[in-house]
Amino acid sequence: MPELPEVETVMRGLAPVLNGYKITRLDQRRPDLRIPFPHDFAARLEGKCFLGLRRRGKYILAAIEGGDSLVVHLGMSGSFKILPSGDPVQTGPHDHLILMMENGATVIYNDPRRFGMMFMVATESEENHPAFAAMGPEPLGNGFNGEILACRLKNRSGPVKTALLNQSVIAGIGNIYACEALYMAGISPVRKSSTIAGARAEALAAALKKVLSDAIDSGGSSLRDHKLVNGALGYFQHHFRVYNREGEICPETGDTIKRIVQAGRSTFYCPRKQR
DNA sequence: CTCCTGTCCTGCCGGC
DNA sequence: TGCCGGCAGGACAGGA
Repeated sequence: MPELPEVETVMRGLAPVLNGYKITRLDQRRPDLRIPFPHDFAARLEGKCFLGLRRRGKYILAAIEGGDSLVVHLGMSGSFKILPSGDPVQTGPHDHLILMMENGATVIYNDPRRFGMMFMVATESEENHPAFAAMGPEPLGNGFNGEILACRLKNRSGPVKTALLNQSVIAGIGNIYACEALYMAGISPVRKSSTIAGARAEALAAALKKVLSDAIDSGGSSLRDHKLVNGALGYFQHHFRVYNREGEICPETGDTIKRIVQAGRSTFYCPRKQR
């Protein structure tokens, strides 16, 4: 499920109940998600205080008292829910991890498909972990622009859509926002990655920033699994121009939105607007 | 290297 | 109504 905007909204939701507070108890309900939970997971977290949260690509990094960071990836179907202090704690299917905080809040990680993952790294060398060492630039980061994007895309032989999904090219983009940004920039998803330069690259960089920041402002996109930590739905899915709109009419050209498959993933686009 | 396919897992939706 | 195939926001291993 979650791409950059969804991960960002989840992180922002978690921050107020985690930052500066101790974990009083961790209830781990199974040994693994996509990969095993860290060894002695509970022992390494219980009694420790969260120092700060940040996002890198589709990962949340939570610095913990004592020098470790808890790293979380939501996979396709992972979500967090916060039960405020005083609320009854009821758990259900696929609630794999339950954090009880000293402020009384309960934080539950739910993940039906278990494609999510959690691991620990030393906070001071977070960026050396393989997940981050090869990761591309943050599209919402300072200084990201068309020139940087063009540089990342120019040595690739495949289509631009596939390149945008590659986390080592650019961080945080997934299937929805790749489709939406290419539409907004008027670039065909089948266009060769290496031909994105100059004004076209500027348009794509601007479109990525716009669609991602608009989506964050909308609380992300809720297709089935994504929810805010208070259980509310994001609503950016109502702003999709092409994603999941095969057969519908492009509001700009009147043409029909097409669906194709690239690298095993659905791509939606308007053949007339996108060249 | 880079690129594609298959796989992990569960749930949901549409078609018959 | 019920069953079954296909598909889903991601990442990675393995093979070409």
